[in-house]
Amino acid sequence: MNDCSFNFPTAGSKLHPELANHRKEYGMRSKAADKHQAILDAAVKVFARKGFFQSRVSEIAREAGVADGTIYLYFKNKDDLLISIFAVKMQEIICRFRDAIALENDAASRLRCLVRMHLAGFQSYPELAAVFQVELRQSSRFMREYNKEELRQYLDLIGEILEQGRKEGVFRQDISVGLAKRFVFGTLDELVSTWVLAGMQYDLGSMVDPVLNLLLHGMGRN
Amino acid sequence: MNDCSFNFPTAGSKLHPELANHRKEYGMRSKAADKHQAILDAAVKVFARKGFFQSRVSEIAREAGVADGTIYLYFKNKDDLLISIFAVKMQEIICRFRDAIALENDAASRLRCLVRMHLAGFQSYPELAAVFQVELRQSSRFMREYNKEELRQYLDLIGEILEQGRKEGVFRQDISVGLAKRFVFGTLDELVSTWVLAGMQYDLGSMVDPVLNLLLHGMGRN
Amino acid sequence: MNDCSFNFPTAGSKLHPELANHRKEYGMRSKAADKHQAILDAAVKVFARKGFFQSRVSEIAREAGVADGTIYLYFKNKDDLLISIFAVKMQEIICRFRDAIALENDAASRLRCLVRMHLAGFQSYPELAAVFQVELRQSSRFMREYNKEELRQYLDLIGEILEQGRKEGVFRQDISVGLAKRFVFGTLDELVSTWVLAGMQYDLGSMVDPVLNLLLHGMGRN
Amino acid sequence: MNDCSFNFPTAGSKLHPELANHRKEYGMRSKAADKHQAILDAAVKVFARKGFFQSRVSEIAREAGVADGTIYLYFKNKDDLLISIFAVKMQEIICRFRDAIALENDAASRLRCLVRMHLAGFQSYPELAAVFQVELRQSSRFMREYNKEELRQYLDLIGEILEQGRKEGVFRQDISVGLAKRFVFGTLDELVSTWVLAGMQYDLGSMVDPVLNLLLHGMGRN
DNA sequence: TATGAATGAGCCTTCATTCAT
DNA sequence: GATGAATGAAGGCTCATTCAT
Repeated sequence: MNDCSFNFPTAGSKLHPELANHRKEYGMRSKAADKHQAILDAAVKVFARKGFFQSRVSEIAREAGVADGTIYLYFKNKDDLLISIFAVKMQEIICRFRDAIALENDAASRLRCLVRMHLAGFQSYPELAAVFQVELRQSSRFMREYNKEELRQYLDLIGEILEQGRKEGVFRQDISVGLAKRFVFGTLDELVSTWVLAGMQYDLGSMVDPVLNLLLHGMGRN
Repeated sequence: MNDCSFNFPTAGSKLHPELANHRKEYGMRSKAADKHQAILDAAVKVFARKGFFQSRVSEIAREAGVADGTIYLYFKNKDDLLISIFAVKMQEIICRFRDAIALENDAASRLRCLVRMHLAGFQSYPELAAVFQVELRQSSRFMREYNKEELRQYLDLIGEILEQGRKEGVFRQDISVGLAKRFVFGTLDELVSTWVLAGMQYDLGSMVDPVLNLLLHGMGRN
Repeated sequence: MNDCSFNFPTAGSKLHPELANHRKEYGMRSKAADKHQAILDAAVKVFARKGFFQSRVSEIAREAGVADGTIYLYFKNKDDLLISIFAVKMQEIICRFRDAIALENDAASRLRCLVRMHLAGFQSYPELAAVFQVELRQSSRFMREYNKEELRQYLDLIGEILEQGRKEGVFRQDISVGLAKRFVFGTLDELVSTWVLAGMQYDLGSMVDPVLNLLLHGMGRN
Repeated sequence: MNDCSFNFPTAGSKLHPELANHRKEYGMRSKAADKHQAILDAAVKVFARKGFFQSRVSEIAREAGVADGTIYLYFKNKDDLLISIFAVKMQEIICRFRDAIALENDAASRLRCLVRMHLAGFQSYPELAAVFQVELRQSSRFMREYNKEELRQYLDLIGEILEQGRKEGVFRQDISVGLAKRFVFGTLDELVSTWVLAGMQYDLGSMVDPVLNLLLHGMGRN
């Protein structure tokens, strides 16, 4: 378990192998995929810096080193850019998390792994945190029209761990996995939101153990 | 101490007597003050509904039942409208809080009163909460140019309670009131922010006692 | 022939008795006439200072010490204000000039009197000069719709002097009064325009004799 | 010396070869330069027709055959459009004048050339005359903020001729070139202004010889 | 595929004019 | 008559999006 695996994929990082199908979906060669990635990363930076509504498409283009029009070859419009940040980054996150979790065996270790990666990931990529926790929630398009498939997948990932824990007998049998996975996610999400709103001034990583204690205590067999 | 006093002044509410000087400050008779108020309340609604950048001045005007141009008789521009929401509502809040707190005697009761009013107030006026916790923080004008005098006054109000508590011997003598008042405000502010970001789905009021416990435990003589 | 008679009626000056019919025409008592006058004088000042299009009706009202709406009790609109400056001031000018000219006997003296008053008048009321020579010529309404009855009257006044001069034998018999009066006016008008455009930096009065020489030489019997 | 060289560059005219650096300065290829030129020429027309304040940016756009927004790709704002007319047209004028003057040898011929081109140029492009002599002087932005570098260059061009004349012994040695060049320009400028204000009804060209007489007489060795 | 010049819909703001008091 | 708060039409300007090259 290396440090790298704790970070979210950022500007320079190569695409995870499992994301090959994502490329196929968009019919991209690696060069095109690079540009797709560059625009997305530029958008994260600019959105985080200025906020969605005060970000200019032309500024994102400049940041990405492409022409304004090029952005519209990869994304439908400015809204789509924001929503794609969520979709793509979440897919990458889910892949990385799945891989990392697969290296652990028991449910408790896997939960610890997920919590650690969630908090460390946002801490190491604060611009993405700002976009996820602030900008996306202000986007009426995102909140109303987008079905957040990736969020469901992430919740499922958590659910799988909880299910395993119940089977292992580590977690209480009477727990509702459907509710509990939302509880786990909600806790992590709130932690990151609070950290963002507080100006990202403290260390999120130090909260891993307390949060795990809380979660395991709440769901555990006592 | 009635429930009403726990709520923030909203659209329908009459101006507090102590706010007479506010009217004088702006040189308004009651009719102009009514319109000033109506526009401000309309702006709170629309900003909360759409967000600042997607709110149209004309929509605020329609909501307030005035012509577009009328808004500019009372506010310098759209930015000023947002900043004025903070300034005016905070002044009203501070007045109400001071009055309510004056009815209590000891510092602990007063702190309880303030905490209760802070949480209940935002809960009863969720649109104001959205503007205070989300829109204002995105306004670069607000963050950079406005000195937030009213915030200082609110912090002072908290400071006075803490000072009293130290004199009463309820709070530790070695506490820094300057820091502690920020700690108290920061805690309340974070609670409300988290509640807003979470979609205002749970009851803020239920957090009064836990928060007080936390605060009193942290500052108390043990 | 006193100096005062060389000046155009300005802010403080009382209305000429012959303007009584002007008052009647507008059905005004002296108080209303005063206000009418005050607004007109204020408009001259503001138009001269800022130019017509950059002058605000509210600024004219402030300068005149009346409410914005009051202006519309005396003038149809902003355009009418500009045109009325011309009409009213010209009427006053014509009256004063007629009176002064009546004190002279021969045509040459009368022409000298008119030239002197024309140049001295604008020099002593530079704001009116700016409005007459610059603002009015930019007003499409004035240039297209207004028939400039007062200009005709002024030309007639000049024509009468020239006619007399021809009868006296001082001016050539073969002169066309219709053309010559335009020539006289055109010369004076150009002098004042040039003076205004040059920033009113030199003395218009010093041009009385050269101009008279030119005019008399051109029209005289040699 | 053909007639064409006496005219100012107007809508249809090709850019002078020496203006290639102007294109470079703005980093424009010929197509962009064409559009820049088209907008400028349209602005001259519309400003001359309606006056600056009554001209609509959308009307200039229509006249130029471009969209409203296109204007803002080439000019900062409406004010900049007016000031650019002066800057660009003056640069072109200075180039043309320098070329034409270079074909003459002695100072007197060169001064005659300049006077002739100045008067003939404005006569052949009356819309530019209206903008130069009327609209620009009303623009507070132009009068206050713009340093009129091109005017200095034009004055310098005149100064060079006068200097040469002094060396040739045609002009008096005791003449101050610094003042005399202003005198020459002022005379020409006043002539054109008067002509514009008078409705451009007479022939400016006929004034070349009288003006030259005046200038040469005033500055000459007698 | 990539470009970036061109587009034009839309919004904030101003200010001449009106009208209830 | 006098007021000045209110009106709302109109215009300068921005910027997401398109499309000819």
